[in-house]
Amino acid sequence: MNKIKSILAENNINKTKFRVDLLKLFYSKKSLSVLEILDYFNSTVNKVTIYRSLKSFEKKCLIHKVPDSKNFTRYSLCNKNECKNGSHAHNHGHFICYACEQTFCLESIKVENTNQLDGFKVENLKLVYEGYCNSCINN
Amino acid sequence: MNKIKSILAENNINKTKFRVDLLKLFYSKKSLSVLEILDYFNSTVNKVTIYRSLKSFEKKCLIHKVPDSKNFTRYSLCNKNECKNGSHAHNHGHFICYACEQTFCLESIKVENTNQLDGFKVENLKLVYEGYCNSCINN
DNA sequence: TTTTTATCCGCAAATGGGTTGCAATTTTTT
DNA sequence: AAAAAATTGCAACCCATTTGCGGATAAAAA
Repeated sequence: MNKIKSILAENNINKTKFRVDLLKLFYSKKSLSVLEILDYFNSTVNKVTIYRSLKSFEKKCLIHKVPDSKNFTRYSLCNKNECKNGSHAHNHGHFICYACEQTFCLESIKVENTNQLDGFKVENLKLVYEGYCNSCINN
Repeated sequence: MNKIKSILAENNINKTKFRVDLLKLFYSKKSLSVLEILDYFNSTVNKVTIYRSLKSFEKKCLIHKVPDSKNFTRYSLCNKNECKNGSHAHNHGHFICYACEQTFCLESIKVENTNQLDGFKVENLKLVYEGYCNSCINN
């Protein structure tokens, strides 16, 4: 809990009640969408505030976007080893189920994290598989 | 030109003037967004028509979505070897430039096209690098 | 602790990609 | 040529995300 506040302080983000609670929430969930956050706080917070907080967290490399089935936006905590200085690059794959719309991290599937690709300066990369997860196939 | 029409015929898509021109256009461009198509036709065609034509082409495996910088949707021609029966899987990477917003195919960067991932039935996959292309860095 | 400054918040309204309903037109089938 | 099926345009809608702005809160300065 103090850890949360010190992270915010280190990143020059005001320790408002909402932002503390939001960052705390990220430490207990794999990933979150704006709607899920809105639900969690029972709509006691304005969605605009959520969008702005997420953008702030992202800029400071606390969270990053993860791919979602419907081109919506989900966020999850950054890994210190992967994301730095506003540049986000998680080098593991993700699987998105068309049916349940869940996003799964495929930790075992790695992409080479080439910062310098031939002809390009890489700032971010994502490997995304889409299809159907077994639990949706067998239900 | 007759080739275009026969492709449409084979796929049970009516050979209207617009759809013939649109498919022809895809054969001359790496990828297209709805906005670019709208511009190309000087807004003589309704955007709804574009959306519906794209959806129809996609279902018949003539084109598929390619990742775009802003979570918008771009389309490009399918490769017969990669896409079949409404299932799209291009196994090469893409690079998206934050500055010029162009999408580049990285033909040399392949992902293993695992139809059967452990625990998942894969229907589509994408490997996307984002950053800055050399021409934008050096301009 | 008070003042000042920077940040954050909520509300309302706008933006913009994408979709839907429906009636009219065009293409295909018979 | 007539009937059936697919395509089109228009207007209106949906919904995630953004913007403007005045007021509130937190951090820094005095």
